[in-house]
Amino acid sequence: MLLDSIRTQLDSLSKSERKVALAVLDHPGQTVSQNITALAKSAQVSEPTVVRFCRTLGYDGWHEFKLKLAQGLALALPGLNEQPTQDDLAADLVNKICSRSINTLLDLRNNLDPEAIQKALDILSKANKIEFYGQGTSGIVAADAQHKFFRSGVPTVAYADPHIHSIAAALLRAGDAVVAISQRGNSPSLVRSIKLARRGGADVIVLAPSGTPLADLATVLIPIDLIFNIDPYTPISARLAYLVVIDVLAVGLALQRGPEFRKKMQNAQKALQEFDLQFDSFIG
Amino acid sequence: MLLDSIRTQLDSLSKSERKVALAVLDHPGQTVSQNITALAKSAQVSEPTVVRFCRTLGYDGWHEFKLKLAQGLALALPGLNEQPTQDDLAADLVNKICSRSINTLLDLRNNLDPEAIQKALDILSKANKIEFYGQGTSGIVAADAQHKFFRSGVPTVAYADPHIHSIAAALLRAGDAVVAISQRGNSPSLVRSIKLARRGGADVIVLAPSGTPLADLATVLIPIDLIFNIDPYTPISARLAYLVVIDVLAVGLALQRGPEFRKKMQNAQKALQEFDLQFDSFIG
DNA sequence: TAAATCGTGTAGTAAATTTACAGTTACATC
DNA sequence: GATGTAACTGTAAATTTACTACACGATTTA
Repeated sequence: MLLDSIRTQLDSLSKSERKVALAVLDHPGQTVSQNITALAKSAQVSEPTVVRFCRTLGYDGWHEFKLKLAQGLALALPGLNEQPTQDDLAADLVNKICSRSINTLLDLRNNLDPEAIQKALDILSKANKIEFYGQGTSGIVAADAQHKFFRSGVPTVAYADPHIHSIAAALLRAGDAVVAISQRGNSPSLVRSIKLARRGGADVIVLAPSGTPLADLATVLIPIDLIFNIDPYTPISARLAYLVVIDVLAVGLALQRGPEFRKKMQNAQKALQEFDLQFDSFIG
Repeated sequence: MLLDSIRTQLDSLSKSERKVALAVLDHPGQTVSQNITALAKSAQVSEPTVVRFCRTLGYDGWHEFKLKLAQGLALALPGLNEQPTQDDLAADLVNKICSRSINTLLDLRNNLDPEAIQKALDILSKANKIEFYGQGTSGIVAADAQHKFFRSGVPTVAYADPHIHSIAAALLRAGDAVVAISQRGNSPSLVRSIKLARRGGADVIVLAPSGTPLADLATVLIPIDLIFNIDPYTPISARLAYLVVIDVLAVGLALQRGPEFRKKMQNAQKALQEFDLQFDSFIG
C-alpha cells in the first residue's frame, strides 16, 4: 500500500522530501486529518515542499495524496502503522478489539475447509428436520443460527438446555440433522445428546475445535481451531468465527434450494418489512 | 458503511439535502475526486447546502465527509458486493462471506467513535443497574451482551420481550443504565420503553443507526451505520458489528474497574475452567 | 391572517493549496 | 580555484476552495 511505496522510494527523495516522508510514516493517522500546513510544520519544511513530495510520488497534489493515504489506512491492519495513543483508553480499546476480531476472521477465511462446508450443505439440504444444540455461549450461537435459518425460510429449532436437547436428540431419525456447536468440544451433556442422535440415525454436523470428543462424533466436522484465551478480558472473538460459519451455511443452504424458493422468500421478507414500519420490528 | 448510512437517513433529509444524497449515491466514485463546487453543481444545489448535508450526517464538514467516503469506498472491494450465485462453489461462498464480514469490521474500526465509547463506559461504570433491551435479532445481541458482561463480573439483565422491557423500564431510576440495541432504530415498543426509562431518569446508551428515532432518545449514541440489505440471503453482517461493540464495552468496563477487580475475575475464571473439565461446560 | 420556523441561496470571508519567483547549495567545467 | 549550471528549497503572492452571515421565500402554527 501507499506507506510501503513511500518506504521504497525513500532513497530517491531529496533531503527535505525525505523529512516529509518520515513525518508521514511516523504519524500516518494524523496526516490524514491534518492540513498541509500542519504536516509541513511537523516535518519542518515549507508547504510547497510537501506538494512537491506528493508530486514526486506520482499524485496530482496534496489532496489526492491525502485521499489515497486515507484509503490505504482504511484497509491496513493495525500495529504496523500507528502506535496506539497510550493515554486514550477508548481509542486503543476500539482499535485492538476490532483488529483482533478481524484477524480471527482472516484466519477463518484461510483455514475454513470448503469441502466440509459442501458436505454439511448436502446434509442440510436433504434433511427433514434441522436442530441446533449449543450450551452457554454457544447457546447464543445456536439461537442465532435458528434465527438466520428461519429468515432464510428454513424452519429449525435451537436448544441450549441439556435436558431438552437430550430428549430432542432421542427423537431424531435417519434423515434428520443436528448441528452441534461448542467452543470447547468437551461438554459431556452435549456429547451424550449427540451420541443419542447418531444412534437414532441422524447426521451430525459439528462446529468445534478438531480433536475434541465432540469432533470425533461428527458425520461432518467443521473444525474451528482458534486460540481460546484464558484471560477473561480478551474478547471471545472465536464466537465471531462461529457466527460467520453459520452465515455461510444459511446462505449456502438458501442458494442450494434454488432461485424460485429465493424469490418466494424475498416477497415474504418484503411484506414483513412493510408490516414493521407500522407495528413492531421483528428484525430488531 | 457511509453510503448505507446515507440511504437510511434519506427520509430525514430536507428536499435539497436529498438531492445531494442522491447525487452522492449515484456517483460515489466521482464524489471523492470532486470538490464541493462540482458536487453542488451536479446535485443542482448551492455549496452551503452540501456543507449542511455533511453536517446533518454528523461530519464536521465537506473535508471530513469526503475522507470518510473515500475510506468507505476503499473497503467496498470489487466483487464483494455481488450476490453469491448458485454456481458458486462452497469455496467461493466461504471467501465471499468472510470477506464481507471482514470489511464490515474494518469499516467499524474506522468509524466507531472512541469518544462515544468513553462516554458510554463512564455511564456504565457508575451505573447501579445495567439492562439490555433488544428485539428479534437484536435480542440475541442483547443476550450475548448479558453473557459477556456477566463473564466480566458485571451482573446485568437482558430483555427481548416488549412487554417485559416496558415494565422493567418503568422501574428504572436515576443512576441506572439501559443499553438499547436495534438494527433499525425504529421499533415502536422499544422506543416507548426507552422513553419510559429516560423519564425515570435513567441513562440510555443506544446502539442503532444514526438519525433513527431511537438514536434521538440516547444519552449516548453509538451509531452503527451499516448496510441493511433487503435480500434475505445476504448475511446480516451488521450483527457482527454490534457484537464487537458489545465486546468493546464489556472489556472497557472491566478495565475501568481496575486491576484488582480484574485479578479477582481471572481467578474466578480459572476456577470455572477447571470445573468445566469435569462437569458441564458453561462456556459452551 | 399574522407570526414564526425551517429551508435555501447569494454574497462575502476566511482558509488552504498551489504557483511564481528568488536565494542557496552542490556539482561540474574550464 | 573560479565560474556557470542545475537542482532544491523557502517566501510571498495568487488562486482555488470551503465556510459563514445574512436575507428571502416557503411552509407551518397560532
